[in-house]
Amino acid sequence: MSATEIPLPVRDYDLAATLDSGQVFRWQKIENSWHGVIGKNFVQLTQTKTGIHAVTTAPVEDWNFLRHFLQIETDLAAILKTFPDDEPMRAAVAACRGLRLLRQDPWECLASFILSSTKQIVQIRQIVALLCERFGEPCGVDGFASFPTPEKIASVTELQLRNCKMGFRAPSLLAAAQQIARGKFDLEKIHAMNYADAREELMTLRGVGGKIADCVLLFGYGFDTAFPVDVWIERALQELYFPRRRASEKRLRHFAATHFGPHAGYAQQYLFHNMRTKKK
DNA sequence: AGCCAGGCTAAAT
DNA sequence: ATTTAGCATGGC
Repeated sequence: MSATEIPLPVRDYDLAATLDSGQVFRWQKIENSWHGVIGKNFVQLTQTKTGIHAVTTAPVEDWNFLRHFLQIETDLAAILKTFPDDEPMRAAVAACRGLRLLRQDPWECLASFILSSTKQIVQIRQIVALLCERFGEPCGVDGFASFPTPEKIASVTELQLRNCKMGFRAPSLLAAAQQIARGKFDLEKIHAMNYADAREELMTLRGVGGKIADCVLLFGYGFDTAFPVDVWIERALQELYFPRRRASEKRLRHFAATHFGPHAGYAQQYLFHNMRTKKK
């Protein structure tokens, strides 16, 4: 029996921190709740005492798409226990109680992070918003649209993409969309690969280097060992763990892979969000 | 006005 | 093998 709302009981889930931690770029806080689009569904999420309450515009038969996106079933406490017991991690965990990793659609995640390079999060939001407004499908709520498919983006011109303020990232996005739409690149097969091969495969795409590949693997596929190293994390690792000598990117990646454990990606998100939100 | 932003690529050491 | 400019655009 379909409905337009459902309560999702869950503990230790900070919806605001999660939706505003630079994993996703088009969720909006409106009054006391968060509005966004998952696939073709407009969804309104509200934090409650017992978990998260979801409301949609269209009736929903199967809510698993939402449970999957929110990763409701994830045992956060078990993950936190695997973090290294050092001062930076303790501080980050204490400051970001209930921060979670979402599980996004791989294409939306890939496209968004191709657009993220050398952009502030506010600006990434603007670019993605323009892209969806112009090339996505309306979902019944004013100002909200689906994320445009690879086929749709492959059918527009580089200039149309540049007009979404994405600058030199436009040809990269267009090329990725074309390869996927034409069956030259298969996002599905990434699921079955190991981390190293999957990373290498994603990096064959133009405009996708190690950092963006790691974001897509972590946020879109659930490779928890993926540890995106951006300017924030690089500074954090440098200051907190290598205060004297300057460590190369290769060395930092090796440190991250060996020091933070099987859920290094989660640890990274805690460090990132803590760095970004703590006021100096 | 100049610097930097959840980087990547190709050229130059 | 490792370091460095150039790349569009906008906010501060």
